[in-house]
Amino acid sequence: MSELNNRRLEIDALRVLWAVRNHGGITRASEALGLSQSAVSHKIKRLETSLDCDILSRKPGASMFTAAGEDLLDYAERILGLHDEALLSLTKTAIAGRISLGLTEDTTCTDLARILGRFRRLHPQVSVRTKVRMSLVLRAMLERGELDAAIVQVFAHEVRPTDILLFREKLHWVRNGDFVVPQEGPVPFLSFDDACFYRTWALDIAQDGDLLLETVFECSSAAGIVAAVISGLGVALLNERHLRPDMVIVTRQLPVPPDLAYVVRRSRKVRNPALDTLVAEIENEISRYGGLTLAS
Amino acid sequence: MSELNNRRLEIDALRVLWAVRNHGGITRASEALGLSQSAVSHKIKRLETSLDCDILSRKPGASMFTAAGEDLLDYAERILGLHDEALLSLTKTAIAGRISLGLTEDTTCTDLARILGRFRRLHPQVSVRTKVRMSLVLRAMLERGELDAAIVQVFAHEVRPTDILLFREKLHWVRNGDFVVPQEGPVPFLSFDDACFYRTWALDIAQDGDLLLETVFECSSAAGIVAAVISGLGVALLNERHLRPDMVIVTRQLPVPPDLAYVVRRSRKVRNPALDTLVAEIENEISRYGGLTLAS
DNA sequence: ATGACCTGATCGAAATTTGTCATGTGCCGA
DNA sequence: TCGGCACATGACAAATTTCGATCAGGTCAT
Repeated sequence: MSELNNRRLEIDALRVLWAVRNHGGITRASEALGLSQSAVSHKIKRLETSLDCDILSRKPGASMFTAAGEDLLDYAERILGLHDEALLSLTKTAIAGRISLGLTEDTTCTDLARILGRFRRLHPQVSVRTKVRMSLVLRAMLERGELDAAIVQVFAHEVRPTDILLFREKLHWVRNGDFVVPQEGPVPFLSFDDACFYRTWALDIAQDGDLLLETVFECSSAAGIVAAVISGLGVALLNERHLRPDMVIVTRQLPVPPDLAYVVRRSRKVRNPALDTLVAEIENEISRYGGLTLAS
Repeated sequence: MSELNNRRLEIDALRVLWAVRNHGGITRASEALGLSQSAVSHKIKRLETSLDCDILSRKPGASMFTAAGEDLLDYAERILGLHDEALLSLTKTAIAGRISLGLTEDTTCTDLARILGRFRRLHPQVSVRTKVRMSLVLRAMLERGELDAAIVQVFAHEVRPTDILLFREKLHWVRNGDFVVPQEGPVPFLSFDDACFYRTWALDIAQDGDLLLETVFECSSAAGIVAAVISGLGVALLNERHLRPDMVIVTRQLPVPPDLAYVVRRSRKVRNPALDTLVAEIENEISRYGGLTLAS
């Protein structure tokens, strides 16, 4: 009965495909989706059989997807977007209100952007005001009640029970391949800002240990730090996504940095039904995909 | 395991939903889809259960769909459109060429329009030139090789083996509720045009029988005929889709008109790979939905 | 080279989903 | 009130999907 003619795509299969790309591999995707590895492998296999064409290239070194696969992914993304929006629209209860939301630079180009865009479309009566600041600043604004909620970075061990975990990421000391960390004397440190909590951690640790860090560069955007590292100005604390092939991770001489977590943290303010909905949509997305992905 | 939370739509279910609307009922949809009535009923039921909301209203008199159902249909249409396009794009082989296509007025606002639009998108290298004419004119153009193919109306008994049947439709004599068909003397006839084959049939039949038709109104567009009928100018031959509640179907005194068929008819010209592809896509659509639907 | 190790493919068995047949129910027109 | 029609429902069979276990192929550090 599985005629070649009877070709159809299933939402599930497309979602799997999408997860495979975004998590980079079948095994990882299966974990995120809460399925066994073989189930995911089978699903893709079936998809390939029913379409009578290869989707994953299985060639080491090459891109994981074939041209047809990339093509299909493109459609998958659009179809899934519509699908999820359709689901949400069914449960929508005309909400109105105002949300003041904080974001970090890093989260502006993740799935969050997609979710926010969809939220606006589904709930035009809600005005969403967004501010992009550094995590420490956002936390302070939350405390002062200037924001209803914010997506901030915190150290993994600082996640509160009320936080909603979006994803984790590793933090690394990095340097240029040519740059040599001085055995003695101060280590040149490239820092985001006064308000960067990486830096706070680094300086604290340095004091405890027998390490001297000298902040030789400050820039509040990641692009600047990346450039400074590549130029060999010193060492910096960067999260995984900013690593470049020409950067080297420093493991000796410097203390191991803690893991990072991206969380949605709400202010302690009174009820905000619009925010409740937005947060619910985010949680929904997380449970569906087993966390959000960094790459948009 | 079938949690309420695990909400997802399946392409199949959406397609069923769509068929239910376009064929006007579960039983009809099941025939078109080649499934049993209970299968369709079950599918919709499952969809409702998994979404935890009603989709069909089941109230006699009211619209078949609930508000949520209408909402969902809207998304279904978009999702299915993307889905089908994705499938086609996987098999596409960059084709180029030129197609000269004829359409009747009636087919411009059916699924054909959607298919043509998609075809243009998928094959930008193919130039599609479309002419809208009356069926008889199109047939003549086909004969003369001025068109590569045309979607024309023919009487059901005139369908050729090489034609691709899109859908059938009934033809009726209609009049205004107030208008009385004269027992004797000529019957005032509202005709499309000289080139209208309804009219040719009517006049032929009239000659054979003992009936006199007098063409009192001519207009090449359906809207004009409809208006003339409503104004009580006479009787006309109209296909089902143009019937209006205030029109009366005349069954006595006039001969029963034959059924109509809409077909794709190709010219006898040489190979045209672009046209082959377009025709294949149309056939594909037909087999998937069990014929095309009239309403866009 | 070798062995630990990771990723994905494959197989049989179990669980779940989906479709069919047979039958029940409610509504409408004669 | 009786068929007839359109849909709902239940039981069951068929198909699909998933899982656990195992296997094959590759990478990497020694």
